[in-house]
Amino acid sequence: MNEQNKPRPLAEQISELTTNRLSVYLRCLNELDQSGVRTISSKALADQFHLNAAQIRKDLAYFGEFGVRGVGYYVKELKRHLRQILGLDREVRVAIVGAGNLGLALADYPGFRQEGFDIVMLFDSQSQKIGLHSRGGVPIHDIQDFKRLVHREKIGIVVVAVPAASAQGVVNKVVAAGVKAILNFSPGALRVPDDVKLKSVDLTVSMESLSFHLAWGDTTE
Amino acid sequence: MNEQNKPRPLAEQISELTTNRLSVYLRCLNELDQSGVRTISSKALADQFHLNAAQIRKDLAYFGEFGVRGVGYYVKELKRHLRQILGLDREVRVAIVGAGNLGLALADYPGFRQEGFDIVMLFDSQSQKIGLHSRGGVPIHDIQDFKRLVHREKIGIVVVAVPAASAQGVVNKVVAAGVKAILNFSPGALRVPDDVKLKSVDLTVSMESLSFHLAWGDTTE
DNA sequence: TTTTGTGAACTAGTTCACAGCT
DNA sequence: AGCTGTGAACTAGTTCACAAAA
Repeated sequence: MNEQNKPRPLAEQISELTTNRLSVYLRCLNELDQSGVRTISSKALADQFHLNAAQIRKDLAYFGEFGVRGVGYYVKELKRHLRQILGLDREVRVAIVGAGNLGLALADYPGFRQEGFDIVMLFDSQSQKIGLHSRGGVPIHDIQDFKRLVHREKIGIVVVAVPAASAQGVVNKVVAAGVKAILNFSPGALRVPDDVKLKSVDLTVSMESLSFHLAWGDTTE
Repeated sequence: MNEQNKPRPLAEQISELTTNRLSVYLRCLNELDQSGVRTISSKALADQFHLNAAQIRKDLAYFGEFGVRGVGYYVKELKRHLRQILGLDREVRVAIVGAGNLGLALADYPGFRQEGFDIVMLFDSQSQKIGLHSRGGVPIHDIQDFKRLVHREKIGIVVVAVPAASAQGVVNKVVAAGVKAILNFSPGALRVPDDVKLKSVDLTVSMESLSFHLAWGDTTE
């Protein structure tokens, strides 16, 4: 109905589970669009990609009324809306801190570029790495120049791929530079201010969770 | 159907949120142990690592009564219990499919070895890679030999790090080889039988979720 | 005392089911 | 007719609060 007189922090009202699903829906729509499908109902989308139709409708309803009753959703139109909702309608510039194996692999990861993320630069503290590039050509800069370059290059998201011991220090530096979104691959809990979004991928936790299932039985995700 | 109270699939009754937290608790206990702390109360553990005390006690209560009233938990003892619960009291042998940038980085990721995971081998379909090793010395084998080698080497967990297009095919091969736990890094939904545990790390979803927060994040303080 | 272990209360998230629009 | 959008019902997960134990 209205989206006028809301008290602002939209991102705070939407759960992470919902934003993750929006990303999944967008991927599904990209597939459908490439297959030439023009419209899709929430039921058909749910069946095809093993989702729940009501869930899809509820998730979308947070942002507007994108469907047409009796018809469903126009694929291209919903795609456009989702890209706008997810902030993918403008270039998202990304820097990676940590030019180790993982950082370098992420720098050249094709999946990032695909949906419009631009991996602009890597940072490291080891002087022998500075000035080099990833295989894909992403330059490695000195972490000392972090704040200056992040501003100059208008970096929106920073990926942290450094050893656990240096992670909190790096995150502090990233926060101090004014970055509001961090994807962290280091193990362990990290503290950030409330206005910074930190998302962590903890490989050890993932592996140990699998180990548990291996030890005690079975389930599916 | 019978509903006996003996060794039913325990893993099925424990939520993923709980198993993930158990892994976090173990990491906290390792830190405390290294600092020479002998006992810790759920409250102190919660305060120090920003967790909830009741949550910790509830999570542990699924598996037994490990605490001492009025005292708390003996760090070494709880550590041992958690390692046993998570199946880390025996060697966990891991193979990685996909010797690209990401697969190779994961093969040498120090965090895996740390908690007792043994990255035994890599697999790839590109013939020019077969016979080579990761920097850390993990050998690359032909995916054609997957089933045979997985059995011979008693692989428990398989990590899938291949392009999206080949992911489902690879997962089918992994399932056919009898592997019951898969950590997947490819984007998109994958289907596995109920008795196989699939855990996916979707980097695109993570990045798009951050993009959303960047686009709509709070401005109030 | 202190702190556990746990039912009860609460909160978040999902699914149902249907009114109402096309 | 078909399908969306949404309150209501349900399910899962978290936190509270306290009796019981050391």
